Amino acid sequence: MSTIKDVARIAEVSLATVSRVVNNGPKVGQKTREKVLKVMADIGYTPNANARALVTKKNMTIGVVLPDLTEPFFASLAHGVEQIARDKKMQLLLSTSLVDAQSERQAINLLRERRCDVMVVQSKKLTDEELIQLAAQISGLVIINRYIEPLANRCIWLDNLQGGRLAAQHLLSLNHQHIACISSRVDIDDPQQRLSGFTQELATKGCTINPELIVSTAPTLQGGELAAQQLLAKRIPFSAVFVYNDAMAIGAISTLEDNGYRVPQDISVIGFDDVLLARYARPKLTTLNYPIEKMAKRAALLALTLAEDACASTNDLKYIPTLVARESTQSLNKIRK
Amino acid sequence: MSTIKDVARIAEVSLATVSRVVNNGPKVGQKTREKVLKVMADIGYTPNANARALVTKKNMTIGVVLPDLTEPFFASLAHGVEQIARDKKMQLLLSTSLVDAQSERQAINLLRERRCDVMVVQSKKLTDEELIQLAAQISGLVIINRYIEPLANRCIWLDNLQGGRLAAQHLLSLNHQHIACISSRVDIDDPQQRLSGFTQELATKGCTINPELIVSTAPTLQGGELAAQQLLAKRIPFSAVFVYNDAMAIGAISTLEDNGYRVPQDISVIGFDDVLLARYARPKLTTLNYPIEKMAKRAALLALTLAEDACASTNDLKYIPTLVARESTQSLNKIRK
DNA sequence: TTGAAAGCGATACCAT
DNA sequence: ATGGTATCGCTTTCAA
Repeated sequence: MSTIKDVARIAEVSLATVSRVVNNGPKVGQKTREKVLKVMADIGYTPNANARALVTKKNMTIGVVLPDLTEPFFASLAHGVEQIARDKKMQLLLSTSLVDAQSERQAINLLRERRCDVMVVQSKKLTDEELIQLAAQISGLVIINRYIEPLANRCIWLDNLQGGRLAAQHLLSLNHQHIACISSRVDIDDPQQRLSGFTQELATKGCTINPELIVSTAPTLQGGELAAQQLLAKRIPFSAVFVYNDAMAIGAISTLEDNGYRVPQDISVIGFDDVLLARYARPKLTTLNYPIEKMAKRAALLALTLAEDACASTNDLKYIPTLVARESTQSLNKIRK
Repeated sequence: MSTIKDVARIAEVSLATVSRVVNNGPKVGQKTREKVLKVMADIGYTPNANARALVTKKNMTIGVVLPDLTEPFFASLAHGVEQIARDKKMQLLLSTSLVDAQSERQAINLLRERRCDVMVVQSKKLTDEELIQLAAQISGLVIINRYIEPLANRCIWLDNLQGGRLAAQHLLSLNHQHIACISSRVDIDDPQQRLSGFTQELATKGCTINPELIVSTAPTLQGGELAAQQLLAKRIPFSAVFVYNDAMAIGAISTLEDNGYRVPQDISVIGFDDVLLARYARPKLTTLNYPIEKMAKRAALLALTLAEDACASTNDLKYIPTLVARESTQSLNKIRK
């Protein structure tokens, strides 16, 4: 692969001049520029980004760490960041992490080694302390989907508690009393917060939830199927289910219908996230909109700003989910109960 | 950010020694090693991957170019490559391209600048010639989802023609005669090939397809909705639809049902790809399995091999889709016609 | 076992 | 407008 030296030699100019041409620098004669350009094209010269990064200390990539691309939710997150990257003519460096501290740590570290100065990371397992320390070293680090008080100006997060409340309000307004919950068994804050908000709100209306009717499984389509089976197996009647996310909700509906229950006539189901799929599921899923793509863009932009000026301050980094009522929930049919 | 020099100075050893420690090189005294390790930890030293890549000419990243992460199909592709990358302790450099030549060219070029020596690219718009030329320069370049004769040993692709045939066989076996097609309006080979295979197979049974009943829209959920509307608007009866991909199929089903048609009782629908969603759609989608994740892994592995030994040869790079019969298709109800 | 020094491919400052 | 050269952070002979 040819280098800048080759170009210089063949074009009979100095390294500096070639460099100027490559970077569209000023002060280059028209003729010289053309000559150099021609040589570059002739020998198929491509500047070496690594060498460039080494000296400029800018590597023009924005790093993302997330658990799994196949989850549409995370794909949207990546997509949001990607749009900003493309906009700034930067590239995406992806580091996936399982949901455990060691692998999250490693993912971030790989980005550090690459001297990626702008990064958007979703970390669920590292401690607040570790993240705070990391953030102190990497000025362009933004945390997404988590709130850490001392890092308030660098966290883009969703109010899960409020999401739970909204779900409860919706179900309550539909007269549901006997409600089940399908939660995620992944040990992170989100499921718990959604559940707290949910039960809190129920409580204000004097409604409580049977602990037997709360099951936790993997936050996937399959997990949702399994959870619904577990719920059904208990043979405790319920008229509505609040599900951790849309994928699980769709899995649950699948099982429910396979077992002869109609959604929403027999059982109402409400999800969380509002992934594209929610609109196309049958029945169309009632859910809480989690504007992850918008948040990801915001996060990327913030990281970019922070990387330039570590002290830049912003606000309104908290996003509020909104209820999207579609077909999977309906007012309780009195006849049935 | 501290460098290897800092470590050397503080640990009172030479650069070379630190380098040896960092790389777990041999011939380093036990004591020295420990001393260096301690200093590294103390000052939080992280080797600079760019500098390293510059001298070793290996940058330990595998590049991927694809159109859009939010499409589950491509997310799976990325995921497949990612698994191999993780396995080899390499990182993913993502370059998304719109579906046009210029942007595909640019995406690949960005990877080249990074001296990414292993890459898996889906390119639909660059000409065979351009790709051949590119491949000649980048030994670790593998093309996925496209077959180019002179690059036969570096193309991982699916037999779309055969997919079309299988779909036709299935519908034929269910006695369907009046069949509509929803194709993709994106100007690439795939839709055309699937359609060719489909009509060819129909022809062998003396069945032909009304050109009026072939519509093309965007290959998305929304596109599917739109296509179904267009089809319905023609008021030409049909009992089955062969759809370009699962996303469109699900969109189409959505519209069909919104208009009072039951799937599969009134109209059978068959998709293509077998994305995870297909299993959870209602009705569960009959489709053709496109083992994209497996193919992506294979592509990554092949690229890795090629990067090391440009002459390595392989075979069986062609994948064949398989029919997955689920609920969205059923035998034609004679009563209705 | 350890160190000195020559690059890797670019940029940028200082001359000219 | 152009060229010379130090430098970025690291690896890798070659000596010692």
